[in-house]
Amino acid sequence: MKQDTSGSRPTPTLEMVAALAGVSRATVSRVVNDVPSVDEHIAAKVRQAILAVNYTPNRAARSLASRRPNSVTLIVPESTSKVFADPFFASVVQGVALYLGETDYTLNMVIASEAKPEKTRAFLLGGNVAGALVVSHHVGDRSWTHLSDYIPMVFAGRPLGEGARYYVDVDNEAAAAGATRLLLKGGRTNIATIAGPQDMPPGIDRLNGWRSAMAEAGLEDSMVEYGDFTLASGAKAMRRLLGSGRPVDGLFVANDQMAAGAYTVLQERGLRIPQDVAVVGFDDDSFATSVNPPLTTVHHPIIEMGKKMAEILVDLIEGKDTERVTQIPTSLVIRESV
Amino acid sequence: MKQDTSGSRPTPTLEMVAALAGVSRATVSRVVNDVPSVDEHIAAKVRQAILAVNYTPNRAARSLASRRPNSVTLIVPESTSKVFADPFFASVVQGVALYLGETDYTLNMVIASEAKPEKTRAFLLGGNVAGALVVSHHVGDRSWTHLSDYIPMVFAGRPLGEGARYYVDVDNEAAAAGATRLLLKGGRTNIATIAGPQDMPPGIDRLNGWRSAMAEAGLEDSMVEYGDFTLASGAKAMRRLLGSGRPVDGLFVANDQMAAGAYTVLQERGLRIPQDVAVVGFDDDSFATSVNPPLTTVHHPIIEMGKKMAEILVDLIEGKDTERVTQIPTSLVIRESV
DNA sequence: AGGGGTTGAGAGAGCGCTCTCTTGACAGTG
DNA sequence: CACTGTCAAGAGAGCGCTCTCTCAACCCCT
Repeated sequence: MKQDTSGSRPTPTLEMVAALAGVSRATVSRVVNDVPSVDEHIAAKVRQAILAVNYTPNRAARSLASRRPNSVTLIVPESTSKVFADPFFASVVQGVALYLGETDYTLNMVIASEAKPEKTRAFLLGGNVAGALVVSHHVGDRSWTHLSDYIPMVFAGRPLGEGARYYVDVDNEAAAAGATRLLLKGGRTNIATIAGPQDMPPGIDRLNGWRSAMAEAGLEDSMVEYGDFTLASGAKAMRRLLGSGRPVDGLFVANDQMAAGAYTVLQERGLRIPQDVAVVGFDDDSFATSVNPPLTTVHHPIIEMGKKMAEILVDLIEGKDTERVTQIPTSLVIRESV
Repeated sequence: MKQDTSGSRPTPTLEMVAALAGVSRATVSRVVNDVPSVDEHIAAKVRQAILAVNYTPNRAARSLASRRPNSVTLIVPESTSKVFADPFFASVVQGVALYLGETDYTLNMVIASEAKPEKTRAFLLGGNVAGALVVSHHVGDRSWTHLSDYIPMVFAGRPLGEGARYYVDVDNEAAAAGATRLLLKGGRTNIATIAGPQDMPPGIDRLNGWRSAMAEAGLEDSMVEYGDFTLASGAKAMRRLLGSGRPVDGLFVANDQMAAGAYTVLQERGLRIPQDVAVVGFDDDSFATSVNPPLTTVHHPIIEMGKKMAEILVDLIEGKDTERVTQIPTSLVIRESV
């Protein structure tokens, strides 16, 4: 009978719903949580009351009472955040958010400060979070792997070394081999590669994929130059490749951004793509289509990765056992550079 | 004296700290929350106990007891999330996360499904969240503005129409005028512009800025073509501009991506940048440096925007009054295209 | 010395839920 | 018809905190 004319309407609680429906709090709780053992007639009355007062469960109370956190944290190491303006990150987040949106977990994000890592650790270990996802570029980064011992964690990309218990990744090696085979199938025989940094798993694996496809075809795998995944480094690597004097008619580049760099050099030397040199990239990011001719590349299903990461994490939290390693399938996107 | 040999160590609570320090729970709470009226001697003892048991406050309990949510939500409308692989988004998030990391608020993210908007509404209005941030591309989007009546909200970018109470943005108009003046100062007199969509505030404002600088210089403002902020649309607009037959020696483009498109057309016509036509872009994104010659552009401080949004939101939550509109200063980055 | 004021710490009542335990209703059994 | 078994709903004790109130101790002033 309280009217509360004092401005801010009181937030509806379980109690109010219970009162309105003429049942106990426990019953309302059962209805809200879909416990089957509730008489359908009563449940209907409760649901109606919920609608009537516009009830939304209080997450804090729920989490407190159930002794179960209802949020999941996405950790971005600070060093990664510096190269943050990266579509990769945005897409992973998107995938994660999409998946979690269907669950009862809430997604929160922290940038893990390198200056005070204990802060993040305390947050994660303080029982406030059901599990964590790590998106790191600097994959050598072991700082987080050992937390797997305490809370469920899933990593984006194969971490260097052991450490991580669960991660999802694309099969970089197989995809790179596939890309190289496409070049081979086009009749190219002088196939070079611009590889990524060899201290990062994608850099390593993509190079290995190229090598294995070359070996398969009985070709030499010596035309390798390295970049650091930036456009400028791709251009430089291309210059070195061309500078060696050896003929090149095919090129596999470990990411699209470096491929765009290679394009500029190729074109400034008057080499036509794909007539003179065919090129295949990796990632299928915005560079692939903004370049001319549009780049044939390996589609990296980043959103799917994010979804899968979230899915695995939730499984882990809920005690289902899952595969430690999940490989997302890639596909070749054929455009005009090959 | 409980030993709890049962595996999972019991999470330390306020109570345990209090017992160890020989004080009441209330006192520990005061120490944790930096309430000044605690004897320094006692406070020290408490802090020591906190360290000893490795105590971290339980956020759910805290939020429940204080009747104050401790998280802030970043809303990304689903339509926006589709163009999510956008450095803009990542940078805003970065800024927001950096700022919030220094506060007691936790950042959570939702992708607002267009199919069931009530879900997001319920989440926001259910008292689970202290405030919200909206990052939307489709700025006409009124779906969220009216929630400002119920919880603190801050928007990224000037929304179309009234609606939003608080937003932070760059002064697009002034910045565009400044960019145009740079062209003018360089002695260019036939200055064209490639404008953005006229149903988006940045598109409108940047065009207006160009117009006002032109007017200021007593020049005609008729060489305008429109794009939709994509590279391809920039190229098309450039083609139309050139196709008109009117001489062009300066060009202001409403974003860097379209400028990159314009570059390709300019260069394919054999026009030299900047000798034949000087160009200035807007945003200072990765296109600005990946293009040749490097693009002179307006630096859009996106991370700062994110930080500022978070700052304003926190102020709002805590009842401090703030300016409704915050303009972040921009600067011109002089490179080689002018 | 006694009254008022200040200051620092404890007591204890919740915050809105969940979940175990208990109760009550009813059906099935010998 | 008493007895057990089953199932649905209620009672009530917390979850880990915050915060108002109360109280004790001490200071200053007249």
